[in-house]
Amino acid sequence: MGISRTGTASAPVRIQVSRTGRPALGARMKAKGLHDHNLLEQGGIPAALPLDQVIVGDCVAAMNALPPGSVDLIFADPPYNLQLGGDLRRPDDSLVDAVDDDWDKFASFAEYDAFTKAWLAAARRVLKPDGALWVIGSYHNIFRVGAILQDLGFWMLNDIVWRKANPMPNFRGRRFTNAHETLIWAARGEQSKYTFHYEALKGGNDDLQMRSDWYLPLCTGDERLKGADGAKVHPTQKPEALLARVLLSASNPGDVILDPFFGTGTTGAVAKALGRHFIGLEREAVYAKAARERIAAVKPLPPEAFATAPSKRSEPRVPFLSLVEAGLVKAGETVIDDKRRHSAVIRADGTLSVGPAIGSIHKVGALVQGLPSCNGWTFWHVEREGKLMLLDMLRGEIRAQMAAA
Amino acid sequence: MGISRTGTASAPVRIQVSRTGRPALGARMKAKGLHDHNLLEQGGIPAALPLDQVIVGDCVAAMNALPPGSVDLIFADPPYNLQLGGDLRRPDDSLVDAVDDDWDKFASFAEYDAFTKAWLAAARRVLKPDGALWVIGSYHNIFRVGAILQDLGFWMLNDIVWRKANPMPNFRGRRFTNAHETLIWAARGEQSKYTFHYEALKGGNDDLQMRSDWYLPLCTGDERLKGADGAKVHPTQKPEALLARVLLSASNPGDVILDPFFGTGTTGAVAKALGRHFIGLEREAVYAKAARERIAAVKPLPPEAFATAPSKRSEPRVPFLSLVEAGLVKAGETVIDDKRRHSAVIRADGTLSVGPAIGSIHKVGALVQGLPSCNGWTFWHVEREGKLMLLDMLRGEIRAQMAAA
DNA sequence: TAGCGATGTGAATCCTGCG
DNA sequence: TCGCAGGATTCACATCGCT
Repeated sequence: MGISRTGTASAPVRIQVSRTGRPALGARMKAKGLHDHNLLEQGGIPAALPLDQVIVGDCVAAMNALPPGSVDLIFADPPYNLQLGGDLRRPDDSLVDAVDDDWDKFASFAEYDAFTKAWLAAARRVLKPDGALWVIGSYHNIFRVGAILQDLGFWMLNDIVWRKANPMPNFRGRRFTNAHETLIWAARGEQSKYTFHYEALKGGNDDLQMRSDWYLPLCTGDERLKGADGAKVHPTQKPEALLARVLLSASNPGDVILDPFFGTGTTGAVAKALGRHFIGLEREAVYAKAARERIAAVKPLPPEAFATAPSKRSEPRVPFLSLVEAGLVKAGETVIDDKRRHSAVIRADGTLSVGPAIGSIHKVGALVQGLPSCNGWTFWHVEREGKLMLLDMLRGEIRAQMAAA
Repeated sequence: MGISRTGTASAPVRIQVSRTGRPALGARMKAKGLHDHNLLEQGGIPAALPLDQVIVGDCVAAMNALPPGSVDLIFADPPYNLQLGGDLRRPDDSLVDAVDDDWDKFASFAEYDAFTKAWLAAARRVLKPDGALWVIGSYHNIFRVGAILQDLGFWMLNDIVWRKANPMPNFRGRRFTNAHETLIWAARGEQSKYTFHYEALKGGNDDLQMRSDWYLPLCTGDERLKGADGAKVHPTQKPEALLARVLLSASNPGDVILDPFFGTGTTGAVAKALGRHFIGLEREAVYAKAARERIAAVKPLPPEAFATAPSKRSEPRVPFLSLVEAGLVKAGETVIDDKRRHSAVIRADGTLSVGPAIGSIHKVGALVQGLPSCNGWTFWHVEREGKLMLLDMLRGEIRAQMAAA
């Protein structure tokens, strides 16, 4: 996504973000019966949380040290368990810098499963009831991760395919080019009211709903962290654009994003740029150090660039009676559908009547069409200056007046 | 792929195909120490095999009744265990015809796992030592299938993503469009010398290596089997083009292809057209009957027609979000029209904002002009080196990058 | 006949807040 | 916690009937 950075490292900037359009977090937590004896609530975020920090250590222990139900979203890029027998060489016999660090070796599937179960369980404990988890992996590990995640009670929402614009070719020509990785998006449980900014994604996608296959380039160029020797610092650094899509679609500004396999801190860098808090857990001090320096240089975007767009669902509810009371429609006036096939009369109490039937704009709309339900706002019109005007337009006027007041 | 069919049903045609380019099967079996006392070898194929037939019954029992190590390739489309809740309706209130058949009902993950383990184990037994398996599934089941398959000793070669050209949308706007399914390609074991026709696929793909993401339409139109009432015979019939890619890439002419969940016989129809033998196992007699009639009408294709037709590529649609992600425009930057009368701010999610209004480049373009619609690509500009540059120009750059990849 | 608009449909874990 | 009611929600094709 091309996050802009300041030239010199500076202390992380605490971002001020309005949380409008959403019920107060504290209220929601109380509604869920969460205890907060060890949490000092402040703007909905427990003060005990080590916000916007990188913690070096084992991620399971670190997560278990956090208060339960305290994190909005988890993004995890766990070790892939790549079983590369020996060195992989290109056709010209040059060595491919494959993932062969010690942390990526697992004796067996059983060991990998135990590891996966441990961190996923710890992750689930630290998630808020309405929280969600993203995991990324390849065919080496993602099937095991996905199955365990289901076993632990996570509720799968989508699997997402990251289609790589520039994948590494298959040098031996013995398989298909491995041109994608898989992400799983899962809510903490089946009942979780997860965050999803449907309209924002649709707006950025030519007004078509976003699909489960995402086409994005690999992390290369200036974005890729390199050491003094020019070698890449981390073997599997993810592109910031990928994290940006995840955070923009599934979290709100001000949310707390936890990454248990922080690496060189892509999650933290993007979270900071987009006005989210992060908690980064990383076992290797070298990666943690690189991440801290990287994030310190990130400049947050202006809030208008990431503030949550008001969705139709979040807009204040307007009773139809308000339109009558405001004089935008008159009692006794006729409403009509766009094809002028059905009509009804507005009553002084904000209901409609058709013959002997009386009911809400929705109920009467459903009745005349013979449907089980109907959105009266987008079905009925009134006549204004010879043209039909949708009730939804008039509702917009009321909302504008409410906002101005 | 549009398999041609004879107008009337006729008996299946036994296809004579050379098995060049591959060591003799018998020799390889002996090398693996396989006994063949119950196999009459004839052209490398055990005479006891029920070739080019559909067997009605439980697939585990049927596979166990076959000689071990006798099948070259298995393609399996098992039940997905969808776990659907109530009805789903489109915005126009029409009812979505859900997969609610008894064969997709499982009491728990444990029961589904036991089922999966049973058929995969039977499949592995019946596979030749150098055989391979393909499975298709969705996020509901594919992770469990993949993990079990690894546990049983299969060796994963690729996961393949079938990107659907025309998926069903997400009608309630609560998730990403579920626009793909996943296939797993796995060899019987780590040492298996599996079949892969690298060059054939490369030639049919503009001389590029075939990637792991395949873009194909759903099975619709004439290809979709329908009953006398016009209703689809099977709820999940797969497109022949998908099977053709699988068989062309991972099997040889004359090979024996087993499908344990035969359904209406897409695997058999494509196998016959491409000069492969099939064995179809199907529990439901209705599906088996439809499959037999369908396959009888299939006319085998001449080998030179086997090459995959290069898929026509229309100009790819580029979301405005991709320009933000590629760094061609920056979140927070201002866009402007050519007469500098209107401006808006680019947001990180690929939408624009003008005052309190947020929407796509098209919606916001229409809004500022007071028009019902607007093409944002040809309306908005960014400033580059003191000059205005149309968004459409930047889109061209992205398209060039996509074409070069 | 060609073209256009209305209609139909696909492996889908598809709402939410208030009383 | 349950029940109720407001009201939000679709994309790419294929087919068919009409002009």
